[in-house]
Amino acid sequence: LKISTPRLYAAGVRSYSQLCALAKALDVVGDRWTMLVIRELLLRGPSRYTDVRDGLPGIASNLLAGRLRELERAGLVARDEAPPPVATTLYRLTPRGEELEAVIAALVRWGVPLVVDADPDDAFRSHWLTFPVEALLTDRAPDRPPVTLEVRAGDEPVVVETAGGGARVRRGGGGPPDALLAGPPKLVLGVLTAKLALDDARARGVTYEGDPAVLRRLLPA
Amino acid sequence: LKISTPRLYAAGVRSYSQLCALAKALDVVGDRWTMLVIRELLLRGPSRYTDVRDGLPGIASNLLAGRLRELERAGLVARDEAPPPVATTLYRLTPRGEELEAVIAALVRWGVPLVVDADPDDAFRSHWLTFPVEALLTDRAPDRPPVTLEVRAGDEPVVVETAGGGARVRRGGGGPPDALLAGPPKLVLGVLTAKLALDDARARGVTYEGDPAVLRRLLPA
DNA sequence: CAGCATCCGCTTTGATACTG
DNA sequence: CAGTATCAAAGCGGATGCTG
Repeated sequence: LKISTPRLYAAGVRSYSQLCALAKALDVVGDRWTMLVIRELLLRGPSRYTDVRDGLPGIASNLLAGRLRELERAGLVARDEAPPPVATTLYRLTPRGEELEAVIAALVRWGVPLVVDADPDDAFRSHWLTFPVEALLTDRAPDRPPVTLEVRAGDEPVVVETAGGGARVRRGGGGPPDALLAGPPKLVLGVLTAKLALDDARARGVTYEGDPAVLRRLLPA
Repeated sequence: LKISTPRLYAAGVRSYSQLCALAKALDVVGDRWTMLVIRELLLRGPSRYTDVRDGLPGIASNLLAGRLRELERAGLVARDEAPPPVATTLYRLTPRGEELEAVIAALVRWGVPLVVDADPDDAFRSHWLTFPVEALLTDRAPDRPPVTLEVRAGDEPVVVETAGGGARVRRGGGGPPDALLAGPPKLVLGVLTAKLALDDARARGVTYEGDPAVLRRLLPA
């Protein structure tokens, strides 16, 4: 006779039950969709439920609600109730949740080669460009005046701008940019991650207009 | 009428179908147990099936076999058939698989605070000490002769030694060490990650013998 | 014994419908 | 808008059985 101890947890919490920092981390953020929920909150800042959901095409609504609840219990997410005029709930990362940015950065760097042969009709949101751009692009002429590159791919235009020796991504296209990159998301991503030469991308439907030096300045040699 | 496209994959491959480097990375290494399989192969080097399984207490054998197959298909793991004298299969990481070390290091750093309040009878293998020790410990006197600290916790003794300004972990305890740290895994881990003061650990069952300067040299201020 | 494959009960996920 | 409810399908955990 062997007494089995399936280790009962408070509610739906499945653990590796290993005394290892990696296993403990994965106990908290290793479930399906969890890391992508963190991604959205990192990229968007405090967000309403519906906006988070829009950034996670494919997630089931009940699952998102569940994940947000678990992340709140784990201390990675907090919910702020806005006062009556707005009357909505905002989800945001706690400092402990924001510390996952280093983990996501490492995963993004590792994952960049995989986007090249992705299915072309995968879902895409243009703010997803932020991580690869800020991780991979550097300003090769940081002493010259800053430049802006408008990127049109996916749901809304974004602007890549040189800043502090690197690159930043922000929403919308207010003023006229120094250059414009537009086309199918997968190809635009290929260009910005230097996995696809601009000429090849052009031949497959990407357009680049404006100062040619802008892209050269941002991409690695 | 809406044509649903549940995106058919070759076999059991579930994808987020998002054009995002993070999502693509998680498509490959985001499944349950996958990252821990990588951990074992990183820590042990080329290993037999049974040894990998021993480093993954709690995994179902069929699941391990499945994960190894998927990782092989994804190009992260290779299997070497040893010639007749040994007549066994060795699993090892490919270079692409080894690149996940940066991801694991980031997850370990994030997860270290979680081991402090872990269940004391979680499973433990002493080689799991490697990641936290090498990520967190530094040699505060790199110009002095190297020192060794034997750690006895879990299944087999390991030796922490100063090397190149940091610390390394290796198996077994050949020569006599400069100091010896022994006790319940959770408390020993607490001491080595500087989350638990040595005096507190001693009061709870940890023993430390030998040169007191060894531990002080390794732990951050 | 190493290296899996099969079977089965349970849990998690996915898709969609519904409600305050 | 912000979720909950429902239910089928897939995945997981545990045990056991098979093969060289």
